[in-house]
Amino acid sequence: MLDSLRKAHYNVTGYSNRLQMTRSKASSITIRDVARHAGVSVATVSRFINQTATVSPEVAARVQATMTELRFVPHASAQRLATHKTNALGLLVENLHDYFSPMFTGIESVTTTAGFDLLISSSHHKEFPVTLGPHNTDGLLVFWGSLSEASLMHACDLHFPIVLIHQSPPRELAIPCVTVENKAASMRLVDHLIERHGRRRIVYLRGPDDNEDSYWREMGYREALAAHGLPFDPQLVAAGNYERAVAEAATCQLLRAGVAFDAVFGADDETALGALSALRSAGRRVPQDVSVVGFDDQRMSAYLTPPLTTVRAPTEEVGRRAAQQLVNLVRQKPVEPLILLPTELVIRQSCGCGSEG
Amino acid sequence: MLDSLRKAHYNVTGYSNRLQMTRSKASSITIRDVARHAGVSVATVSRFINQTATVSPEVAARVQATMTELRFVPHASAQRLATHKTNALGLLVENLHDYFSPMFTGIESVTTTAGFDLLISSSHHKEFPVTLGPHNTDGLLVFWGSLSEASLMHACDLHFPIVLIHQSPPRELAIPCVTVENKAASMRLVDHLIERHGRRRIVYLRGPDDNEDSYWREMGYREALAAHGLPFDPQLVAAGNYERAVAEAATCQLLRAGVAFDAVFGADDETALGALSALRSAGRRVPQDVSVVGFDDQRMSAYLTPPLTTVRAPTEEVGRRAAQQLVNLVRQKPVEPLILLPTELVIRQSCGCGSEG
DNA sequence: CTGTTAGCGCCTTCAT
DNA sequence: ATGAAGGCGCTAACAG
Repeated sequence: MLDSLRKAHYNVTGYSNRLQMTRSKASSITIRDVARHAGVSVATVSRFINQTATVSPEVAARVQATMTELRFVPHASAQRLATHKTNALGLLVENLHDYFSPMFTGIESVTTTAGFDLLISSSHHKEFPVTLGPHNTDGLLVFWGSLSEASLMHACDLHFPIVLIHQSPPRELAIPCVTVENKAASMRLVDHLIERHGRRRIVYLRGPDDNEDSYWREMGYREALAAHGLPFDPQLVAAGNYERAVAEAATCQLLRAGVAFDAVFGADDETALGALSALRSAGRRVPQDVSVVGFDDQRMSAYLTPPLTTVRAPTEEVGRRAAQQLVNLVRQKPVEPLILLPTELVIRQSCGCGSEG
Repeated sequence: MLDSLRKAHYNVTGYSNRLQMTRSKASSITIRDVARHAGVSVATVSRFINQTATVSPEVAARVQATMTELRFVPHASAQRLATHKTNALGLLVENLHDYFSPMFTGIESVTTTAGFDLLISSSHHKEFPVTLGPHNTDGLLVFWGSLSEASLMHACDLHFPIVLIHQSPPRELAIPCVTVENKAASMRLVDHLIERHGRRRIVYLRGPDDNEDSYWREMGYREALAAHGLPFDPQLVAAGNYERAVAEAATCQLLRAGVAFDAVFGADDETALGALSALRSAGRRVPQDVSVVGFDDQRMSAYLTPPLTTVRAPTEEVGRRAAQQLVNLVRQKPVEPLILLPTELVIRQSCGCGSEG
């Protein structure tokens, strides 16, 4: 094995000059060629391919044989043009951060199984991307914040199938949505901080203003506070946007302003990570001096210093369910208006557990 | 803002019954409609759309106006069918792990800029997926190990544009490739372990057998050993596949077998992470008892305990360059046969630096 | 500079 | 069960 690899040594001088390839000569074998070779009509071949009518066994066999012999591959664009179906699904996201990896995996697994192509597009324009519109896909998966409300309504007018991820539909638009349970888990997390670790001045580092997850996580935080008779102190809440650097800056700001606190609840793990960095730079020990917790249980969170206490959001499952919903929608099968996936507390050490015995 | 979000409360009972949407009625406004409304021929509209010939200013304005008024969107499939160009590029990977996030970002940025759609497909079949073939894309980005050699050659026969990522082409196939410099960096990394930290029994935890990166990283390791007069001990090398769990098991195995070692070089960061876990479970302190280093500098690596000493591979840049190469190929412009991106040592603390002052 | 027209590859009625 | 033929929406000669 090593031997075979060795000859692949990147010897730059080995390549004498630049490559220049000729245009792809796509095999122009059409359904007509198959029909002729098999001695049948194109209609028959088409019927066989799409199983759209019964074909006599012998003819079927003959067609199948010539198709494989000729390496025939139906021209998707021609099919799409003729049928007005694309057999493709789109996914629109704002960016391609690590966070999405599991979701991609989940989505991909069901779209592939269902026989759809998957087109992924990342953009922060919030506009309906033509490349993922009606002519190009049969439906669209929209991650929160990646599409403006106007675009959403427009899509709805066109009866274009859409399912929202981590975002509920505007107004009374009947767009299905799949997301996770935020509030109850958030409450339990803060309960834990208060009851188990005696924290009383807990900072909440928000996500983006228009993010529903962050909103409900904050509601859980507030209710936990109230349930324990702790006052809600606006000073302890800071804006953020799920970015590490921003969370770090916000934490530094709190520290500099001399605001007293003994715990930080980041709206997501990324945010918690930012807080962790800021605290460390400032010489505050985590979790001895201040507890830090997050939300999502991203892959890295278990490996942080200290391992992050957080809430596990079933991100891959969210992807699977959302994709399944969209497939159902496209196939005219009934779908759930809302799928709220359960979350689960993950106690590690950044809250203080494990270090005190 | 919170108010507007509040009404979106996930009140499951609020949705009385299941949704059932009607099939998308894609706006069937064709180029013909535009032509009629604008009082010109379809050819003129087509010319205006594709800038394929000059159109008188006034006519252009009129066409433009009616296009926006009618919300006309060209039917991509029809264009593709007529032109035999898809204006799309494919990306084939084995899986959708975190590792790819930066690469996706890099690729997406250039394909979008160049006006191509991007189709992503993950599969371990190593077969040429029809959905990314000649009829569906103008070219394909192939990540190492996701396509069999036979498929590669077949694609080559068809003159189908391909660029390989982290893998050199088989035989003398003229397929451009973009990857990173492995050997020199690996050597410097091991030099560091030996010279700065006095390590002499260094384990190398391999990647997959058919992975070139791992091969060259091992070559660098061997040369560094040789340069310092240290023997190459086969006992210190274990198989792996870039998976954390496998690396963890391999490390445990070494420990159990009583093989003495004072450092572990993981073929990638994921592998190093596995070693870290195993060592911790076994009560070996990192870096006091054993140094651990990796390769890639994945996003999480800086946040590990202790922060991982590794080699930074410019993954996003790899994506950008590969995509750019493919665009050039498709556009019949010259491309480099091989792009070898520089890597850089990233000294953190898992090697022992910083903890001893 | 503009219009007419013949396909691109496939599906799908309508006959047979 | 099978063929023949008309489109799907657009582009690209070819005329003018």
